[in-house]
Amino acid sequence: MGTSRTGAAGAASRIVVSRTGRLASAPRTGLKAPSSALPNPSLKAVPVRKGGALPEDLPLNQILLGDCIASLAKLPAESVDVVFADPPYNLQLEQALTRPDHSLVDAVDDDWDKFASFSDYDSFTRAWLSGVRRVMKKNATLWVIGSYHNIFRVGATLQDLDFWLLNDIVWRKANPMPNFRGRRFTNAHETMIWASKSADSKSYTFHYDAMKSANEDVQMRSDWFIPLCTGDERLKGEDGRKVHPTQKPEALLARVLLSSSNPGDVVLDPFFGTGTTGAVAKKLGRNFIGLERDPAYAKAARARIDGVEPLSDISIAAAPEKRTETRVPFLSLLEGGHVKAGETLTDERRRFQATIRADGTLTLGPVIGSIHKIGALSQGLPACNGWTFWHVLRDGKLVCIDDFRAKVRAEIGA
Amino acid sequence: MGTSRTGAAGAASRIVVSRTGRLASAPRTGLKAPSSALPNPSLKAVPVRKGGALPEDLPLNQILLGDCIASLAKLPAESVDVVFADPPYNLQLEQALTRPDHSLVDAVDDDWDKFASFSDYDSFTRAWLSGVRRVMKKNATLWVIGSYHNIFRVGATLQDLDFWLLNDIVWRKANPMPNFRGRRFTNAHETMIWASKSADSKSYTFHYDAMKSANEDVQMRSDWFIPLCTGDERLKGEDGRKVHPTQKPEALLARVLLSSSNPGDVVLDPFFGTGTTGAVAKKLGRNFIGLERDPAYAKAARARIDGVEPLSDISIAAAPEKRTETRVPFLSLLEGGHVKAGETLTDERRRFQATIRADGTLTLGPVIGSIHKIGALSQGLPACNGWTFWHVLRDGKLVCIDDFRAKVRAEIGA
DNA sequence: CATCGAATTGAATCCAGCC
DNA sequence: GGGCTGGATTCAATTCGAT
Repeated sequence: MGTSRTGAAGAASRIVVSRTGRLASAPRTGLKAPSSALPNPSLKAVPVRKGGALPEDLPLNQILLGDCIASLAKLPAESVDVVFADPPYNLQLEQALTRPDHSLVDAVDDDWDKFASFSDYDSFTRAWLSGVRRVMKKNATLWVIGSYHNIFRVGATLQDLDFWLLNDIVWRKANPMPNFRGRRFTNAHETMIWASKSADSKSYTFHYDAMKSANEDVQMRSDWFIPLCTGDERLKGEDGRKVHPTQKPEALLARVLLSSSNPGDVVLDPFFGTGTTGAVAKKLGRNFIGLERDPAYAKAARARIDGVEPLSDISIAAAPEKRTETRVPFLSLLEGGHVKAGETLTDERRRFQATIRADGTLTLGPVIGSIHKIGALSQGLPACNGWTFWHVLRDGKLVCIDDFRAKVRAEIGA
Repeated sequence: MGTSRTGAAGAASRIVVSRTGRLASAPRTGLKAPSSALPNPSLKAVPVRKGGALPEDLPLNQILLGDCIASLAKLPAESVDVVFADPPYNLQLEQALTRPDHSLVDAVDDDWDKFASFSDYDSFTRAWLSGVRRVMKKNATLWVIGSYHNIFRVGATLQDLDFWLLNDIVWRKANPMPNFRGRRFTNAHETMIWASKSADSKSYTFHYDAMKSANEDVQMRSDWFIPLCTGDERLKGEDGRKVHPTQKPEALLARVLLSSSNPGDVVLDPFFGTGTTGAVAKKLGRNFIGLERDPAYAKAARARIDGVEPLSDISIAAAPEKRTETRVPFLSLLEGGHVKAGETLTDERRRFQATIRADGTLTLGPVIGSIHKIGALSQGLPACNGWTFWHVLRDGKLVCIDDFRAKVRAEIGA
């Protein structure tokens, strides 16, 4: 490590984080580069890429410290196969938020997420996307993740820059943060846009069959159900606090890379953070290039990636989707036509009645509530399973609404 | 039907589709309007709206034929409660693109023309969204549905026009069209953006409690699983072919209107198509205004809506929201004899005590304050809901003072 | 050591009414 | 309109602590 080479001039990115996690100065002459075009020797399982040698000056499996736009400008054109980008979301936090128990939510309020205006954010987006597009090979694809705060601006900018949108993928969170004030729907997903470099990029990588086999032999859909990054996977500092506020789950990156890259490919992440992309790339035998501005993040990423052992059998990497019994809202029974608003529900012994409302609640006299609450109230009990308690009359016979739930579950394949 | 009235001048929308489905010419002087400010008499179950009369010149429960931007310009400002919009998606080059003036864009692979296409689509989007925003009441909200072809441009334009995004909702399709060529993920969802008129619109309608009750007593999430519109619900022409290519399922509209509107509200749909919004609005006791430029769609919509039977009042009556229940002073509990001055209050786990004073305040040692303030002080928290925190001993058991508040509310009929 | 319950936490544009 | 205050508001998963 440490060979300097003459390269693009520029002020940024003069520092790389070596694989030991130390910060090292590099000469002003250009990017730090590995001593050969081969992958970093610490990444034992990275196969040599088919289809041509890698450019000599590609800083493979390294983290380039500095502004990502400046770093991008110094990478060779048309040199990477896939890009995964998790840019700042431009959250607009009005004020502190507390949970119902009055504890404070540790929100993202870092400086890197602050922009003065939409216009500023758009300029920033256009700049880094342009830089990314230049280093993408002709058939490379790009993933960008975001929330409703920023993803619309990112998507529009992608289209303006002649990227070609292939899919928008919804990451449905298994365990999202609730809406504490009850003023909106629970914000339970984020959106990823998958785009090719241009409409002409017809030979982009997509492992259709692998995705299909990993999904019980049906086509992988555009909505993915994956838990948040928590537990041991979440990087924590010596103080026990999370190192990065928005670390993404490895399962998400694994599905991204397995579907749209090949072993030996070069994966670029311009907002590397604590290196989830690099860790998963190494695990799956891909090369990575990480760009990161914050030395603390970069150092944590380096240490993390050095601890990753490449998988010997990549096929096991596609973690099966979390399977829990799907929650069926009673409202779905109305939507599916199994029961009707205004209809009367009764119990097996026909002692109690309640009326179905159009919004999926029940009424019992003046009281409105869920099937469970009204079931409990009817019987004077503290709790009740409304699914098994309530019945409707069909052809003169009582049918339990749980039968309809089973039908709905069957319909949705859950 | 057929009363003309002097209104805003303008060239478009001189035709309305009467509820019999006939196309009728209307004078150049303005919009067709019903003969009174009350809802269309064919909509028997539409309750009269609380909170003020409707503007006299609002064409309730009608379909205005013509260009939606022109029609919007003639509706009175700040007159509608909710908007649902399903704008044209046709952005991809393979499909025709309509300019704001409805001339056809001859889309080709030419870069310049492609830019022009996005730009045209943006102008169109900006035009109709501006028109919609003008007719929205201060606390009205807007829903727009789209796919990755157009939703990013719509979302960015919404933000540019100072709409305030509340949620993006993912409609997960139960039975999406498979991806035949196996080159992408199955496009199994569409996206809806829910936005208020501005960041100041804090009192928008959201039936949080109803949604939660309808969803197993947990918050409704931003991902909704709803089947496509098929079967009998799908409008078919005499040739057996579908009348409209993208007819939305009524279940989707039902959840939209149930969550974000009240009975008697005015629901505007500027791209009415075959009238799903109108059909669901009528069924749920809401008023609608539909704008549609294709006479065939409008005619099919009119016939469809006329066949809709509104649901009974009991199944759609507005549910009381807990947060808007009448405020009861703690002093009323003393006055009603539910608690006594000098009595000791304690929390559920009997860790804290406070004494009730005759004026409805509590004392904790030397400190005097409200049930909330003293509750917060006891626990060392910044805030506390005294109603649910404090209990009194009755027959050896702890009773929450919130139970007494419920009794008081029942007594005063609130 | 196992088990049960309490505490913690996560990309969040998160209050309303009265004076 | 600004300021004050009453009081409404959380789901799933993991970790920690007590028994």
